[in-house]
Amino acid sequence: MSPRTPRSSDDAALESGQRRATINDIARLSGVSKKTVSRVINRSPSVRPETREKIDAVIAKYGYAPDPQARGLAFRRSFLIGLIYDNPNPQYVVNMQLGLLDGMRGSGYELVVHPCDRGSTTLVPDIRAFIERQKLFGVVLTPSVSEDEGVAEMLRETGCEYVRVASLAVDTAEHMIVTMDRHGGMLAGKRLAELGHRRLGFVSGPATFRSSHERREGFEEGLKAHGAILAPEFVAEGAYTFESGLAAASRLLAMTPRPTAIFAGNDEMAAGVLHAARKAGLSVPEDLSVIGFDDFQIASRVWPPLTTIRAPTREVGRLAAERLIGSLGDEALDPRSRQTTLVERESTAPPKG
Amino acid sequence: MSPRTPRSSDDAALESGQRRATINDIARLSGVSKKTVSRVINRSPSVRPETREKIDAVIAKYGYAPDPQARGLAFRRSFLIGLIYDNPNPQYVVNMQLGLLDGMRGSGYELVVHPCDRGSTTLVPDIRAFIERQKLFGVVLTPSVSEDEGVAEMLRETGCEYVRVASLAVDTAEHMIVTMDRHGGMLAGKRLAELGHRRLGFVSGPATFRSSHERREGFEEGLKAHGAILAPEFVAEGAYTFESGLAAASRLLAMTPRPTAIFAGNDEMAAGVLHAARKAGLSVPEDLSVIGFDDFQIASRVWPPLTTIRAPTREVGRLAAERLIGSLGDEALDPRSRQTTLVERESTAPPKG
DNA sequence: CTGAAAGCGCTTACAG
DNA sequence: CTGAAAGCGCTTACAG
Repeated sequence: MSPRTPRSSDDAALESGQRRATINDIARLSGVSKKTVSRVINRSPSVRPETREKIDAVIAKYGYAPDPQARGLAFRRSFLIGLIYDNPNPQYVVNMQLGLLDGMRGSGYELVVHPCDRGSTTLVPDIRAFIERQKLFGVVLTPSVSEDEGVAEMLRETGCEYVRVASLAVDTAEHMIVTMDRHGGMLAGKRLAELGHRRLGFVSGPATFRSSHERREGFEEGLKAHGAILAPEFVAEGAYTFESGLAAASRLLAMTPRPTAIFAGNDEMAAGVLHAARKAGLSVPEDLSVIGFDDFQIASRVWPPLTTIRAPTREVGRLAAERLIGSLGDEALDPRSRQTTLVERESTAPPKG
Repeated sequence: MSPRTPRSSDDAALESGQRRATINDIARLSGVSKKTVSRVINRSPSVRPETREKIDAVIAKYGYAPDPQARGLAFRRSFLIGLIYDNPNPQYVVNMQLGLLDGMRGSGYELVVHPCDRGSTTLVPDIRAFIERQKLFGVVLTPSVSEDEGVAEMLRETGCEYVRVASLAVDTAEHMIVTMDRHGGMLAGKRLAELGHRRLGFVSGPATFRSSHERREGFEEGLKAHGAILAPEFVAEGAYTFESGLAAASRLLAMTPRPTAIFAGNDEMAAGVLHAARKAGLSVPEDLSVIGFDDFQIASRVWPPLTTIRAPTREVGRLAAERLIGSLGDEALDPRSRQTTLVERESTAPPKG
């Protein structure tokens, strides 16, 4: 064994991939100071092009990636993005996560999940502790916790970046991705009115969710444009759950005359409407048309497969992540990327007679 | 304004909660060195009880929590736990996440999600890059990526802690949480045989998922114990998806004689079996009994509501997290915490005639 | 455009 | 049982 200086032994470990390169290695191998490497990492404009190229080449050669912990310690913040949610639907949550990951890909950020309970008395301090402990770069909030002003106020105080996903602009544009729930409701109303329905029922989500109101108001707009209206007695409040949809629809279907079509605020409740119809001895779509909202898997698993409104949750997630990390361009201005669409299956038909 | 030393101005910020306490503050305010505070944080036994109490009191007073980034930098690893999954079912993913969070609560670790594609040619290097970049403390893997030996081999090389959730012990006990898929299959077989069925069909998951085989073998065991058997021609391979369940069941139901009961490898495929039955003009459960597996939401949304096997995914997630961070006691030895159970709804009945 | 010094908030290795 | 020094891998603030 010939004696070796620490440096050359270090380099051997580096070459063989035994040891990950640090900013010091890149600086030494590029013949510059680590501060200059730091400038390249952070895309500072004040680096000579030749210097930058030389450093980039060394970075590429050794597959160098800066350590997020060390960077975070110096920056006094982490490279973590939190998803704060209280939406109980698993498919919504997973689609949102996938969308956020789409938008974060290659950015060096990671996604940390944080379900919460809006009913908790410690909601705001709990979220605050999460953010401060991890020094989160930013958070994305989804309905209904995204609609909470107490949480938003705390977020502004802490200086944590945030984006709220909601069906209405409840904050300034840079903090918002607005979903098109009203538009989706309008599509449902339009379609049912076009089919000739005039006695229409609506099973709403809970009043505490802004989307419940947006979907309803859109529905009424769509009906009105085609000469139909939503009678107040044909509105039943649900809770975005299967059971609540079943109960609400049972009430509507017990009325005389009963509605010939029901728009449910989401697919879960629409599945409940199907069960209520079956219990009332009604065939769908012959005796009753049903439209849901979301186009989650359940929509095509029930019988008959549900006509529903597809909400582009994954795309919305991508936009939210891109807005948060600042990589979102003019696309946000183009509503097509957030558009809802009508998916016609077998639960809708013209009214009988 | 009287002149103040930096120290007292620091303290003012601390008292008012403007500034978070650091290990230096706690050391100074406790009259010890920061190394001793570090010992308390890390539960080193070699601290005098009185010293420990004094420091604990100061920590509590200022609500001190060590900075995970600084700690991570010094430890050369982070306090992040990765969930690496390729299971396509949203409810599985969300239940698993909730379970992991249950097991991690109060531990100071955070959950980072990382979906992956087992079919990707860069699967192993992708996961490796994720682990090394973030210096993850550990990862939890769920089926089917948890069954991948290439991934497990890489994990051992990196020295990253890991726990594999799978339906069979594919690793040593400290790296495993074994789910009781075989037992669940047995419950399904037992129940259908008890009801008197003798021509039984099975719609399997994909051969690449270990659970497909466990559920089938358990099913056969359950049948055999009650004098029934699974004929090879009544086995159709699916892919754990609704469409594959529909197609597989259509084949089984076209046979003469056809099965009087079908056990599907999961609820999604069982929903497909219900659609196939409807298209074949068969009533469930009068003409055909159906049992699913999972007891996800879909099981109670379809018509008729599905008899199924409940798998305690959230509990399994909690056990996996506790095993990973070392807080799991003897509970893992008690299969009751992972037990599957039969949930009887309306899709099962004795065979006609 | 580039760099040397100091610091982010912890732990390790060593000493006593 | 306790502590002073050095270091983890970065960035900020300052200087040139």
